[in-house]
Amino acid sequence: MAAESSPFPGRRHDHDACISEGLARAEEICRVRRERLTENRRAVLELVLAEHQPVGAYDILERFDWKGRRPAPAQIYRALSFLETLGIVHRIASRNAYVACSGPKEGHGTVFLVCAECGTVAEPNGAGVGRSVRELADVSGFELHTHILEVTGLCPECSQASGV
Amino acid sequence: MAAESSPFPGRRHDHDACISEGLARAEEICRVRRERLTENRRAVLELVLAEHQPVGAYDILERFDWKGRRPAPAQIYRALSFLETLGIVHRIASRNAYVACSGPKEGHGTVFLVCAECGTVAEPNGAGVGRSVRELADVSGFELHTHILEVTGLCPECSQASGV
DNA sequence: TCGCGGGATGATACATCATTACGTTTGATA
DNA sequence: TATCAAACGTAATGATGTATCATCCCGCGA
Repeated sequence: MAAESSPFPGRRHDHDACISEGLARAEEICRVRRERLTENRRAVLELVLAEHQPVGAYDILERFDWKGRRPAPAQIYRALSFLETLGIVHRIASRNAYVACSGPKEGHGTVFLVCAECGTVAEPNGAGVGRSVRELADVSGFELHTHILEVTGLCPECSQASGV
Repeated sequence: MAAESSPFPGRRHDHDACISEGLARAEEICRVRRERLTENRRAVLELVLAEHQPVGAYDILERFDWKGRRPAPAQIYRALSFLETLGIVHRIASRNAYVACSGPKEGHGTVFLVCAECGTVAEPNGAGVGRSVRELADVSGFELHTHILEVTGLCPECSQASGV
């Protein structure tokens, strides 16, 4: 079993640690970039970190109960796009949803494995894909800026559960 | 100049040929699959084929003037999803828009080079990327179903125009 | 400490993209 | 030609994302 190298979070990993690590990373990045991790942005980040599934902006909106008030969509989107520029949240275009970047590891790139069954998203090391993309762009005379690869299928757990 | 191997349509390629080839392909696929290329579906396909840029469903809706009547969104979306199942139209999730599949070539895969400047979309041969994706999925214990790679950057023409 | 300036917020309205529902029409085929 | 499923026409609604603008808050220099 390739459990060791799987980018998927285990069934019972230390999820509190995921959250606190994510927040710590955000704080660190903000410190370095001299940006402000405001209450609003922090709250949105926490809600995104709370899941390993992609969450929609309006899901966040519903869960967001900040001192009784209810924020407007724009507030969520503002925080999300800020967090995207920090690189700690990514948008899954095919699902109109957002996930927290799973780790600070180098070269993790923008590759998402999305489980069609449970919705869990993993970010494997995308170095190999990155090379292929650069080659492809090169051959095509294309000046590469960014790329996002969204892979759909079954995560290890759901794959086992569904037969085999 | 990698003009020969570039998947981008030249500045003055035979665009009428693009359209008629696209229609011919659709007819052929329908014949084989015993599906109907109805007037509605054909009209939508023509409008998608008319551009090498991704077009939004509502763009199509506006351009669609079918005997004076104006179709509702559902009609466009129905046709689009039918054409997607045929594999001759693809959705560019990052833009909420649709492009005609550029050709019947084998192994063209689901890789899109999207020009950030002019919006032109090319589908290069994605065999290399496909291999990388399979490897990645394998290592991650992920049961691969489909993948879509959207690459953003500058097409050869816009790249030349913008400096260098 | 005061005041200034720019970024972030709160709130309303609006724009854009996509689906559901349901009755009617059409076309293949027995 | 009778039948049935697929496709259509239409209206309504849901889901997602932006624009605008007045106000607030924080860092910073006088």
